[in-house]
Amino acid sequence: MDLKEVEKKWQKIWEERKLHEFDYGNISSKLYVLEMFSYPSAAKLHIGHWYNYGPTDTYARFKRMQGFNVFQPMGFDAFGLPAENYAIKTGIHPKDNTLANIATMREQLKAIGGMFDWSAEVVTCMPDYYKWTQWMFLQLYKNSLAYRKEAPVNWCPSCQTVLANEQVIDGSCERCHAKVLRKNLTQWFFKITAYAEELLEGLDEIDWPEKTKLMQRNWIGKSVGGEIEFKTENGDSFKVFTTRADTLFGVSYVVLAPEHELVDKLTAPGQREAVERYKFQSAMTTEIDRMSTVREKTGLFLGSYAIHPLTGEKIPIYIADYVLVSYGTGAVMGVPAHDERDFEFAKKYGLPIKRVIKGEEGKDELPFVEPGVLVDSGEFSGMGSEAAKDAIMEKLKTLGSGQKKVNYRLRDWLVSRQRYWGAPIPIIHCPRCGEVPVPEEDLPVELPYDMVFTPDGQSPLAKCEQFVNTVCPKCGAPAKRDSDTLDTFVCSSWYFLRYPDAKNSQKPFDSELINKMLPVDKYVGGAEHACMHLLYARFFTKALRDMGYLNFDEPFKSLVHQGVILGPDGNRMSKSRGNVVSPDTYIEKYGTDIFRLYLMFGFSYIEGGPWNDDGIKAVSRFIDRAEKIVLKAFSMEGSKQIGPAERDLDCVKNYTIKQVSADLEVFGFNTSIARLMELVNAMYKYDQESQKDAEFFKACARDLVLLIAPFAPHFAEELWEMIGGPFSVFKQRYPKCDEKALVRDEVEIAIQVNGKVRARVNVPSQLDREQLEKYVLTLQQVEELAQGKPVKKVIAVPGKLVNIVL
RNA sequence: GCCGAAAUGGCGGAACAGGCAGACGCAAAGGACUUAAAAUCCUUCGGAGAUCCUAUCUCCGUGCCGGUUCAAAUCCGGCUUUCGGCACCA
Repeated sequence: MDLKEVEKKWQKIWEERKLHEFDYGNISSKLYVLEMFSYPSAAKLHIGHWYNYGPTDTYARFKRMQGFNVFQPMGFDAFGLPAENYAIKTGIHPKDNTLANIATMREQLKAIGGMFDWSAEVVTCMPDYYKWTQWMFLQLYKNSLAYRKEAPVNWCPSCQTVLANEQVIDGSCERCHAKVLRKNLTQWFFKITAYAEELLEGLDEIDWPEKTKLMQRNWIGKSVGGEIEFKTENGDSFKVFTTRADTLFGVSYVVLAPEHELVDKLTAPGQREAVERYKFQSAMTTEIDRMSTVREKTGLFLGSYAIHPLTGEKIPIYIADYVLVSYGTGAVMGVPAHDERDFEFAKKYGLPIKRVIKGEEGKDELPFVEPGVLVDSGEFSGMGSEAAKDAIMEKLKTLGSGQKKVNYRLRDWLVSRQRYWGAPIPIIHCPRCGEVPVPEEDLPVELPYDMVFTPDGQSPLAKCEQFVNTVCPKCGAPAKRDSDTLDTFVCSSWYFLRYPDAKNSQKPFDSELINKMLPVDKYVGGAEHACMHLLYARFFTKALRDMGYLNFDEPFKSLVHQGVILGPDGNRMSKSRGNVVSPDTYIEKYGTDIFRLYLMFGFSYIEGGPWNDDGIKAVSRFIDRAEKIVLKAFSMEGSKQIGPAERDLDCVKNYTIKQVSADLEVFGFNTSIARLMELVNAMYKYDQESQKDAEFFKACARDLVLLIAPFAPHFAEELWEMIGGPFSVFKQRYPKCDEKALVRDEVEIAIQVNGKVRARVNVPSQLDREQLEKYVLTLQQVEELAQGKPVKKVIAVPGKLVNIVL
């Protein structure tokens, strides 16, 4: 079969016959299968796209053949930094470049032969999409879930521009190598923390990989404790968050983040210069370095003191870069006797180490970080840690200097970008009225085309007069548009809601329809999105639900991560490493069916691994063998009584049906294909029989074509036509397993002696545990193995083994 | 550094909830067919050893060290290496 011709032929027919369009008349049997949409930073699909879309399409086709009305849309996540950087480098406009890339990728995606419903395509950089991204922003704004505050950005003092983390290499600008600073800018945030608790609890309800849920749990980072207020000598006050209020009497210093708002005020005159220097140093250190637990702790005494809220002692105030403004209150209390980090810090700066928690007898070593019994803690001495936490927080509450608090590591989501290629933020800044949302009827706020991208210290849009100058929708006075654009994660936080109603020009989506189409039944994409995209999408869903637009709580009922295909050298594929493998050469040679089949057969889907094309010929051979035996069966004549050979083949066939169906449910493509190979092998074996039953063999061959169809769609469609099947093979039902055919009279089990396999025997398959034990002990072989030693114990596992302990 | 994963023959990978390690393939070797090659088909294929030396048996073997168990690739403790993420790549 000329697979490449066959692929073209069926792609054309499928498109003409609209085989892949979703049937909106039959939503009750819908199955929403979604792959993460692609980012068109380069024109061509890479192996990663193929690995995501090919196998998932096999799953979708399998589900379709099981009778589901499958909705599998595709689109493009088209805004983002790389297109803009490319424009700065080459002068090609991001829009032109992006749209050209999309056009190429769309054709390639069609050539994969996936059953994508292109009538539902979305492209996030088009005004008919980002209009609704802006609408989303306005709804969050109206519901007090969008707000502005100051936050640090990476700032290159030489390029005069904000840098993405990716553009900072070892603390320097990737373009000019100047030292990067952190600088504060006023920026928009989404209040994802308002949903922290629900985002945490919702994880229990969804069918996601445990590791992903665990990562999200840790990312949200709930800790239960208290906020304790420390007053300073000059009457200011600040709060610290702690989970160990029981150690409060052991506090010997407090530490503020260098960026803490009170630092300047609390700095003694003699310390000012040193403090400035320290602040500058920390501004140049990355957060990852600052959080390192092995890096030597540094800090600086500010020269002023706080007052201990219970003892009234004077406590020195330090700044240290291991304290982050973005976590908790940006200040911590130092309890050297009961915290590793504080212990280290106190030893380095000669601070008192005061033990206030006693452990069991003999556990005298410091730091002692476990719970215990309080000592030297005034009225609380003698209490256990847990009780003391409560009691101390209660006491602080009556004094007005503390309260219990749940703290989350999760921070609000910074969505402002000082860049061009994104959805403009639909806010107008009026000198009189302040920040005014753009009225919904004025959306979209269109991104102007004629632009200068050269970085010079401002957002590109701020320099575009015709964009930035407008009038206040409230008072009509001259006003300025917000010149920042939205993080592209905002676009991708709701695209799955747009797909089923992608052409709606009145609303982002029709709630009634979306409530029937969602949640997504199977979402497939990379694990690298575990904490950000997947969390943001959940947040959007919950926020829209609370606004009344949706009636479900979670966007993705079930989630699968494909693994990463690495370069042949085991490293991540990258141009700079020169280890990029292009799918195109393989498709040129073998066609898309063989390529996707190999991706499924050569790797464990969830694991991925280094690229290696050793097995690609094998799947090509498998397809040839399958074709040959199917055509041979259909050219056969003759009949006979169904005998052992037929029963054997029937058993293999039904076992294959059962295993393939079960493995596909869990994306076990490699084992599914292995089972299909076994079936083909069994058919060749049957073909050796001197007497065959043609009708039986044809039925088996017909089932084989159906079984292969989701894996090699074009090939199977062609073969189906050749054996006289009606259009289309994908309108047929996937074969079902006949359990009766699987029943065998005898089953081989292993005989173990003291846990080592000594023999294999056939036993009647229907024996239960006790019967099996008795049966095996009567065997002569077993007597020989026991060599007259007394049998101490027998463990029988029906269908598997019998272990005899002597 | 922190969070999350992974490690199985020469190679890709199987092994469902602790129950026969190596399914299915690749590569390799031998053979059949052929004038020859390709293709195809058949056989062997973790390591070491023993024997009445090619379907008989023994020992070792799932990254490393230890433990639990009648039984561990699988569970527990401690390492090593590799991969994903760490909030402005998406």
